[in-house]
Amino acid sequence: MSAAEDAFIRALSRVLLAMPRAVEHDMARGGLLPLSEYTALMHLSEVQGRTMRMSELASVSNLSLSGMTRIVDRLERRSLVKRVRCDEDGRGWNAVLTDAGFAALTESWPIHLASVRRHVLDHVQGEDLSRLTTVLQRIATDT
Amino acid sequence: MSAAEDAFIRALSRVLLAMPRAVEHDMARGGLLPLSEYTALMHLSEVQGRTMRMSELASVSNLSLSGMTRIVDRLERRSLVKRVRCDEDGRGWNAVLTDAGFAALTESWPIHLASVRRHVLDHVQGEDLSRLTTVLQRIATDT
DNA sequence: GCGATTTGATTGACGCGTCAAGCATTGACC
DNA sequence: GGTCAATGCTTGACGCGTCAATCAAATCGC
Repeated sequence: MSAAEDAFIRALSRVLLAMPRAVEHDMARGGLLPLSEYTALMHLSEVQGRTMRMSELASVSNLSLSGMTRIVDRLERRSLVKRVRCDEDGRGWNAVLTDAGFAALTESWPIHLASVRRHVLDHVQGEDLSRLTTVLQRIATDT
Repeated sequence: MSAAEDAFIRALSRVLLAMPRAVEHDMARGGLLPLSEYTALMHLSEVQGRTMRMSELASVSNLSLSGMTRIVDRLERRSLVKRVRCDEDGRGWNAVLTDAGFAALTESWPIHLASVRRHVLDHVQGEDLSRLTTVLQRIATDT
C-alpha cells in the first residue's frame, strides 16, 4: 500500500468513527431524534403515501431487517410511525409516517442540516463535491 | 441544501454504514481480528517499544478510554497484548504488543489490505485519491 | 507534610444493531 | 385442496462501545 493510499484509509477511518458521533451529539443536544430514526422518517416522508414496507425501509436505510424492526418499534412507541398490515401480502407490514412523525422530522431537520453542514459540507469546496460524490457512490454500490 | 450536497451526504452515509461492515465481514470470514482490535495492534506495532499508554491508544484510535479498556481486555485475554504499569506515573498503564500479537497482526494484514483495496481503493483513481484525502483530513480534524 | 482537587484507568448499566431461530402467511406442486 | 418450501417480519441472545460513577495515584495549596 502506497503512502498516499495509507493516508487515505487512515483519514477515512477517522471520519467513519468520529463524524457520525459528532452529528449524533448535536442532535442529542437539541433533544432531537437520533440519526437512525431521523433517517427512517426522512425516507418515509419522501414517498407517496408516506408508507413503506419494512423490508424496503431497511434496505434504503442500509440496515438489517431486524434492526429496522427495532427502530420502528421505538418510533411507534412514540407515535411517530404506525404499522399497517399490507393489503397485497398478509405477511407484510407497512410503516406509515404519522403527522406527529412528520412534525418531529420538521423540527429535527434544521439542526441536522446545520450539523452536517458544519462538520462535513463546509470542508468540501467546489468541484470536489461532485468528484467525491461519484467516488462515494461507486464505493457504496460495490458494497 | 442543494441537490449535489444532498447526493453527497446520502452517498457518504451509505459508505459510512456499509463499508466497515463489508470489511469486518471479510475479516471475520478469514477467522481474523475484528477491525477495532486490528487497529489497536496496528498502532502499537508502529511505535518504538510497541508500547502505548491506554489514553494515547484510545485517542489515536478515536475511541473512548473505556472503549479502549474493553478492547485491550479482549486482546489481553488472548495474550496479544499485555498491560504493564507505567513507570513515570503509577496511575497509568501501558499496553504492550506481544510477539503473539505481532504474529496475529502479520497474519491479518494481507486480508485487511485486500479487503480495503477491493471495497475502497479500487474505486478511487488517480488524482482523486489525494484530493479526497485532503477533504477527509479536514473533516476529521474539525470533528 | 496534609487535605482537596485533578487525572488515568476500570467498572456497571445501558442502548444499539446483528445473527440465528421462530412464526405466520403465501405460493408451488401433485 | 393439502402438503411443503419460501418469504416477511419479529424475537432472543449477544457483542460492542458509550456515559456516569468509582477508585487509586498524583499534584496543588497552605
